[in-house]
Amino acid sequence: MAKKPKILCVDDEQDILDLLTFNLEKEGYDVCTALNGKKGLEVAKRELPDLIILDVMMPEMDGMETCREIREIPSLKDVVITFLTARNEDYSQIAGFDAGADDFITKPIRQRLLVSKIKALLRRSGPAEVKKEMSIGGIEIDRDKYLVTKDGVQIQLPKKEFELLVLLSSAPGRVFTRENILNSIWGNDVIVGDRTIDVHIRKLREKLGDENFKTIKGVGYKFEA
Amino acid sequence: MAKKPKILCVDDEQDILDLLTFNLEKEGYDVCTALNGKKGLEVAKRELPDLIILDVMMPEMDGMETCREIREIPSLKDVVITFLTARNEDYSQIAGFDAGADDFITKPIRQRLLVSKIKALLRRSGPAEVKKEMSIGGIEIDRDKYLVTKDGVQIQLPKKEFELLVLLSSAPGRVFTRENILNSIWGNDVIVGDRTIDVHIRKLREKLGDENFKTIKGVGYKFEA
DNA sequence: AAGAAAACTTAACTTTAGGTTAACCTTAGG
DNA sequence: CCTAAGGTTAACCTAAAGTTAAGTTTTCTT
Repeated sequence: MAKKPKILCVDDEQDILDLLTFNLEKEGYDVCTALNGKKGLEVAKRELPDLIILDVMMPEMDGMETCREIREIPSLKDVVITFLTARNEDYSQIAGFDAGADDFITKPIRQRLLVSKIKALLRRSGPAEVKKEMSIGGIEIDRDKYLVTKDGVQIQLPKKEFELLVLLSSAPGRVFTRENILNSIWGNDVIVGDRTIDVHIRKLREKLGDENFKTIKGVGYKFEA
Repeated sequence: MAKKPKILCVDDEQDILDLLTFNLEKEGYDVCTALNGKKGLEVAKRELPDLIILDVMMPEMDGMETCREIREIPSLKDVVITFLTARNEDYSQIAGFDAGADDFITKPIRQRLLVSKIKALLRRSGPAEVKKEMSIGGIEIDRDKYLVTKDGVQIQLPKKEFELLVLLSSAPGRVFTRENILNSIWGNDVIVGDRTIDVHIRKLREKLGDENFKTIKGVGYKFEA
């Protein structure tokens, strides 16, 4: 199965968070929450969600401000952000789009519409991930078939190794921290030892060649041609 | 400059088309039009627009149907589609999202909101924008990738060196005192000897060129082009 | 449903890159 | 031309990553 899309909900009312969480988890999304803009920013940085739902009206740091700050963070620059507003506040919508929002959901929340919108936004957001096959430096990856080819030879990788390869190869040259990797492959709730990642990396190096998997000590790993 | 985004507007009322064309061209978009769903499909195939605005209510082939057909065409599968609806028709919105729409614009059309939405949609859909990396005097720094490039050559810096470079380059020309540096990189509680900084500076000079790292005796260091 | 096989995780140990330091050298600025 | 701040070097230390094999869990097979 494909990785569950992760959604971060930020709202100062626990009721709303519960409602969102309930509806979104029911649809199979991985949901995390935060009770204010500042915490939302923190969680976003750590979890790297695929989509963020931000309440416009929040004490301290409001949705607009939070949105602007999120857009400042390189790793979150392209995340999809949806605002939660009271209905028909066109003025806020205009300002919101300028702040970098991608869409609006109006209160009261309608469950079906919410889910439809989320689906549409996520479908749109992941063009990079939609690419099913890629080929880098003699290594071909076919995400559909769970199949990897190295110099023309097919290699059947186990799930975790494959996921790790897909993750690293999704942005060749980019360094993924151990935290990134754990969050993406194991999820934020699962806890596995640090050595686990090393072992999987080792297996990949064994099967696909040392030279493609670089260690950046104290930071993480990266994949290169 | 990047190529002008191309927008296709499909509506059976010439007035609406004129209004959209006027507003969108004013914003610098390349606009084409079609008076019904069938023609819209033809034009879409030929022009391969970046975004399509479809009126839901059209005789013969309505917006939903057109949308579905567009999604069938491989070269248009990922195009952004926005529907044009009478306000508050939630039922049509739900069906519309299922048909593959990405957003909705309600009539009557508000010029500013229209343009904001279009911008937001295109921003998201566009080919992944070039990551913001800073580039000073032949040195490029990409914080995401933990990667530095000097005159086109990639250099992988260890963590501390990278952090030091990021710090100094964050404000080129500004002098950072030793205390500044220690606080930022090591934290105020950690104590390391004075020579430690020198050594890291030395490594940076070695790898990126002496001339960029100036010593201000008795004060600190600064980074310059 | 039992047994086997494969995949995954862990623990204990080794290795190593990167970070720090100490000792000595150089230089700017008074 | 003296002195304190900074530069250089190489040795040392340590936290992080590599390795291996031994458990666990999952999944396939019969």
